[in-house]
Amino acid sequence: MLTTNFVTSTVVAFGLPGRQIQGDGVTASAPGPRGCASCHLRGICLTSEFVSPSHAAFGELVLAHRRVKAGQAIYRTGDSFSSVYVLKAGFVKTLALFEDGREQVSGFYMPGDTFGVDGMAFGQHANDAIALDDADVCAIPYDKLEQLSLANPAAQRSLYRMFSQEIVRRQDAMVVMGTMSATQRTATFLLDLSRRFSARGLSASEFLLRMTRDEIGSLLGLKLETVSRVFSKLQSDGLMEIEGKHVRIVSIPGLRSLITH
Amino acid sequence: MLTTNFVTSTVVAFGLPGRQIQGDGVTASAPGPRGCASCHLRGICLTSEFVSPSHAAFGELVLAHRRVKAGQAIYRTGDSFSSVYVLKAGFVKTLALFEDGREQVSGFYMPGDTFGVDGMAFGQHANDAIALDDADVCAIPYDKLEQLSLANPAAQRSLYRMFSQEIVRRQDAMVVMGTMSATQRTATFLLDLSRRFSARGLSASEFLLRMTRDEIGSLLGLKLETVSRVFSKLQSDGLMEIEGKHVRIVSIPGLRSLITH
DNA sequence: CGCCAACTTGATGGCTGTCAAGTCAGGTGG
DNA sequence: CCACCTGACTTGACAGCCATCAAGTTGGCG
Repeated sequence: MLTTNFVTSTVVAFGLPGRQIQGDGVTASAPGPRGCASCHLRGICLTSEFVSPSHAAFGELVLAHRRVKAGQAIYRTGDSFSSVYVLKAGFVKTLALFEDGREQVSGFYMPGDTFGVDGMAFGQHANDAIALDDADVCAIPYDKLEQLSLANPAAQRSLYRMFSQEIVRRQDAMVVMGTMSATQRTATFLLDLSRRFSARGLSASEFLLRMTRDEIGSLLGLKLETVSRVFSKLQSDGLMEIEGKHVRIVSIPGLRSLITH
Repeated sequence: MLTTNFVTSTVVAFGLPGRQIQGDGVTASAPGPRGCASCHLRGICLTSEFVSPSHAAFGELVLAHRRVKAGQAIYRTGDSFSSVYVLKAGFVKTLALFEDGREQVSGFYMPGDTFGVDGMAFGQHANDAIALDDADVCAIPYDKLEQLSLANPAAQRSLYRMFSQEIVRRQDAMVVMGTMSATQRTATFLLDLSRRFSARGLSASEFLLRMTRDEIGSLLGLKLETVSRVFSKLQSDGLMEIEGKHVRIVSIPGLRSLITH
């Protein structure tokens, strides 16, 4: 989280769909023409790296869009691995499961993020992926990916980057949980969200949390009450304002100094 | 750690070199002929997957063996990435570093293990790799690897497995730190070591720790005093015997039940 | 022999988990 | 339209686990 800086060179603005008003569970993104050429995520999505600049390959990668309602799974632990997913709209959490029933949030993903690469290991997923919002995901079939990367060293390197991002993401989480206090973990989490929103052309200081206190706590190795208390404390210290899911960071440097100290 | 089970199908026994009696810092492994064909790790090492069964490629992958003295670095964070390493003898720890000076052990590696793949992400390593023992490592140049995997889909899949192992390893560490007590973390650590020794044809119940209490604590998000106390407690409970670095697990099921409970 | 790193063990305090009560918003059904 | 219910959240009281500080032991090495 502190050491990573992905995709900051290709900042693209995109609309952030709100939680759907009960209904058919379909997100607000226009269906549009098939393929990636017209996608508003072009430049952020990994397919940009795979096909650019040979436009021939555009739209051939993504065979299936899937609309997923809030709470539904895109895949579950043990499901056979067939695709990598790019989030087009909505938010997703991944859950790590242990045999004894233990579970923990292992990541939150926002539009433009890739998830599901954990499954390449043994042909089956090592996580659950659950939609937090009604979400829209692009499935990139593994065999297509393999095929492309066999023919194209640059594509292969992009694939490696996806892997390494996941390695670094989890490694950072290790350090956060292993060495930081509750306040520091929470500040790190907020700054990570801030950076990622900012990289997408959205406000770095004001945003909506799409996940519950419980889910945040799970990611950080804290209980939901502790997360709530830290939020309250940060507010009374004048570093942020929080009301339900709505966050406004008053002082990013202030949060940073909490961590470094 | 609980969900992973690597290389258990290809168990190969090999000698475990002890800490060298002060000297030139060269491990006891016989120099032998160049190449992988005569290596005692054949079957465990990832090169087995890359070349088998076409023996032609044997020995072409590994260009450099490096002997590393205890405490020395094989690579450091930020070093440009050029190779993946297979540990031939000795033990290695990897360290995750944050900009603010924070550091944490992110893994321990034993003979046959691969490390260094984190560097593929951005062309530079995201860890320090430090030898705990005098160690002997095989460097596998990245361009060779890339070349091989472009020509050979099976090799490419092996490469993906290496990545995913690192993802899963860190994810498991997250869950351990996020949900387990000090006793449970320590028991998990011991069982993980036990399983890995066992997969190499060594005793699952009796082995030497190559790392300090401080290093174990760092991996688990605990202080060294806590690790020491847990060891003492497990001993007084009759689950293990420990004297310095020497460990004898009396009851593997007993340790397991501590975690599940 | 002496030094130092690694380790053990004790005493104490603080952070965070646990338990509990209460508020609030949203959704459902009468 | 309102009552009710449920899930999410906040806040308080308290306890327990683990970090911290400290002192002493051991073993390896110069």
